[in-house]
Amino acid sequence: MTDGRPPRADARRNRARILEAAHAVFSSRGVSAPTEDIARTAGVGIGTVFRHFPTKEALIEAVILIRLERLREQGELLAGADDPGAAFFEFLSSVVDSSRTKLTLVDALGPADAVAALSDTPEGQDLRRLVDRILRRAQRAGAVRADVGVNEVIGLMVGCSRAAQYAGHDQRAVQRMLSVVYDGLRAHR
Amino acid sequence: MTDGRPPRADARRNRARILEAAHAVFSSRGVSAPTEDIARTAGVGIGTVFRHFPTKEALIEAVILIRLERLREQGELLAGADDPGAAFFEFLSSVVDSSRTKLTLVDALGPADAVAALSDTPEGQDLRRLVDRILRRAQRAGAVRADVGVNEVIGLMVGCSRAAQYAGHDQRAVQRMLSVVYDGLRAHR
Amino acid sequence: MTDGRPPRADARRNRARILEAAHAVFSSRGVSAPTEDIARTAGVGIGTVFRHFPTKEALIEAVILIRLERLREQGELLAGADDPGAAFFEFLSSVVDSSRTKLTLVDALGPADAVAALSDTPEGQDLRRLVDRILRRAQRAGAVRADVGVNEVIGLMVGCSRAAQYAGHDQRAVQRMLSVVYDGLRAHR
Amino acid sequence: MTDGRPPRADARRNRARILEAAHAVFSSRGVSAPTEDIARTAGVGIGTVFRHFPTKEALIEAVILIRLERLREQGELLAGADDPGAAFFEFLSSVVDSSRTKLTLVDALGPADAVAALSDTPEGQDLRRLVDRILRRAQRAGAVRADVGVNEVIGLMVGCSRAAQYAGHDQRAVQRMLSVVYDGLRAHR
DNA sequence: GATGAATGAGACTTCATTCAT
DNA sequence: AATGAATGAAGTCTCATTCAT
Repeated sequence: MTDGRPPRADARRNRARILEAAHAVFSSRGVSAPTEDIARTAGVGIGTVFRHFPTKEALIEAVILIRLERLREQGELLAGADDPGAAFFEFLSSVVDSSRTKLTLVDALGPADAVAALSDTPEGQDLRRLVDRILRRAQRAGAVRADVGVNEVIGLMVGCSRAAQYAGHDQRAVQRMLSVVYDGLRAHR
Repeated sequence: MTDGRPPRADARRNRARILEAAHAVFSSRGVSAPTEDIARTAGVGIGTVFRHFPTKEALIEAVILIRLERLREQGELLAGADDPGAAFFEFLSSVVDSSRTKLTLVDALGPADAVAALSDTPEGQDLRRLVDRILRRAQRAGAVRADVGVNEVIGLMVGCSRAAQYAGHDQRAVQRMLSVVYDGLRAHR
Repeated sequence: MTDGRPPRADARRNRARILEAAHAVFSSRGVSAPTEDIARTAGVGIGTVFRHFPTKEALIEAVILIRLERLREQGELLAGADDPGAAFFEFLSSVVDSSRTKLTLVDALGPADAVAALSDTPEGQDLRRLVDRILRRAQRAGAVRADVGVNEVIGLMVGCSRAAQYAGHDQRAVQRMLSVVYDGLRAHR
Repeated sequence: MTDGRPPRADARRNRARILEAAHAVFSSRGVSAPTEDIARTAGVGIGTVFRHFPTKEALIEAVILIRLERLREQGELLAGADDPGAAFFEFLSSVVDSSRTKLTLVDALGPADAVAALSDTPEGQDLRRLVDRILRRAQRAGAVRADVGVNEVIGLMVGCSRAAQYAGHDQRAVQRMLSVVYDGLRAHR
C-alpha cells in the first residue's frame, strides 16, 4: 500500500526537470514568478508540478534544499583539505559565488524563515555542522580569529552574498569587498 | 494640469501620511503588502494613494528616497566631525542599524534596480557623493585602508544590513559581525 | 475611520443584485455553480462579488439568511392569526412551498452545518423561536398533538421540503404527502 | 471487446473492493470526495477505478444501485411476513435507518436524476414494484390508509430520511418524527 | 481633491480523466 | 488488466488600478 517502491522512471525524470526549471526561473525572475511558467519551462503540465510539489512553497523549499546540498558537497571536499585556512576562505568564496542569482540561499524566505530553514531542516543542520567543522579547523590552524562562531560566519556569508548580488557584474568590486571581510576574519596581531 | 501652483494644504498632509503609513507597512510586512492596507493605515481612501503615487512602484520608490534622504542628513552631520575615522564607522553603523526592517534600502527593488536607484536618482547620487566624502576623509586620516572605493563601501553597507537582518534579534552577533568587517576596513600594517 | 456611514447607493444596489443573482443561480443549479456565473448574472465583475462577500461560503450564507428572514416575515404574520391551528399548518405549507428549488433552506450546508445555521445565527434563532411560538399556540388550541417540540417540527419541515422536492412537479402527490404528515401532527384521540 | 467471457477473477475482486470503498467514502464524506481517495481506500490504482467505471457518475450510480438492491432484499423478506402492517412500517424504518449517511439514496444525484434513477433503471423499477406490493398488502390488512400510493410512500421515505439526517445523533427526535408520519399513514377514523 | 466601489487579469490549487508503462 | 503519472480545465480568491460619485 504505502510502498517504498522507487518512483517510476518518467516521474523521476519529470521531477528533475521541474526542479531544474524552478531553479532557472526562480533564479532569474525571483520566487514570485508564476508556477505556470515553471511548468512551461519544464515542458510539463501545471498539474504535474503540483503532483510533485503540493504547494508552491514546497517547490521553493525543494529548490533551496538542493542548493544547500550542493554547498554541503563542496564543503565536504574542503573539510579535509591540507590547508585549513585556505579551505575556509575557499568555501566562503564558493558560497558567495553561488549566490549570483535572485534566489539567494536565504533571500527566498523571509529573514526569520531563513534562520528556520537552516536550523529546522536536517539539510540545514548538516550544512551548519559542516561550516562549524571547517571554521574550527581554520581557527585551530590560526588562520581565522578565535572570537567568531558559526552564527557569525553564516551571517557574513549571507551578507557577502547580498553584497556580491548588489555589485552585480563588477567582479573586481566583489573581490575587493570580499578581501575586506576576509582580512577582518583573519587572526590579527 | 502642470500648473506650478503649490499643492493644497490637505493634499500635502495626505501625501505625508501616506508615505509614513507606507514606510510602516512595508517595513513590517514587506513591499508585497497590499496598497489598500497602506491607505487604511494612513486613514485615506485608496484612490488618494494612487492620486499621489500613480503606481505602487512609485510609492515604494518614494519611501526609499526618504530613507536615502535621512541617511544623507545623518551623513551630513558626520561629514564635518572631528574624528574622520570614527565618523566613517559611525555612519556605517547607523546605516546598518536603520535596516532592521523588511524594507532594506535595496532589498525592496531587485538588485539591478537597486543599483539604478542609487545612480539614477538625484537623491541616490547625492548620497553616493556624501559617502565618498566621508570615506576619503577617513582614508586621508589613515583610519580606513586606501584600496577601497565608494562602490565597495556601499556594497559592504548593503551586505552588512543583510547580515544584520539575518541575525535578527541577536544584537551581540550583529556586533561581532560588524567588528569583523570594520577590522577588515581599517588600514593594516 | 471605521465609520458607520451607510454604504454608497451603487454599492447597495450591486449587493442586492448579487444576492438576487446568487439566489437565482443557486436555486436552479445548486450551490456548486461557479461564482463567476453569479457575477455574470448580476452584471458585475467577479471582484465585486468577492468584495461584498469575502468567500463563497459567506455568499451562500447570506442567501440563506434572506430566505430565513422571508420565512420569519411570513411566520410573523401568522403568529397572531385568529385560528392558531390553521396558522400552524399554513406556515408549514409555506415553508415547504418555498423549498421547490435546489437551494433548500438547509440542503445548502451539510446536515451538521444546517443545525448549526439554525442555532448559531441570530436569524436562525429568531426563526426557531417563532416556530416555537406558532407551534405552542396551536398546541394550546388543541390543533396539534402535545408530544412534539420545535426540533421535531423543524425536522419535519426539512423532511417535507425534501419530499416535495422529490415529487417535483406533481403537486397532487405533494398534497397527499403533506396531508399524511399533517394528519399525523393533529391531536388524536 | 464485448466478448461474453466472464471477467477475470482479480478483476471481479477489484470491482467489489472499489464499490465497497466508494460506499464507505461517499457515505462518510459525500459524493464530492475525490475519486483518488476511493482508489486508495480500495487499495487499487486510480486507473483501475476508471477501467471499471468509465466516469465518476457511473461509480456513484453503481453504489446507489447496490443500496437499492439491499433494500429490495430486505423488502423481499418482509413482503411475506405474517403481519402486513408491521412489515410495512418496519420496511420504512429500515429505509430511514439506512440513510444515516452522507449518501442518501437520492441526495447523491440532483432531485430530477433521483426520480430518474428510480424509474429508469431495472433495479429502481424492481424496488418500486416491491414497495407497491408491501404497501398494498398493508392497505388490504387495514393497517395503512387507502388514499396513498407508491409515489407518496417513496416520497415520504425520502423525506423521512432527510429529516432523520437533519436530526443527526438525536435518535429520540428521530423516533418522534417518525411516529408522527406513521400515525399519519395509519388508517384513521 | 478625496473616496471607495468596481474591475478583471492572474495566482494557486483541485480533480476527473487519459495514457504510457 | 492494473498502475499511477500526466494533463489542463475550472474554481476560488487577491490586488493593482480605474472611475463614478
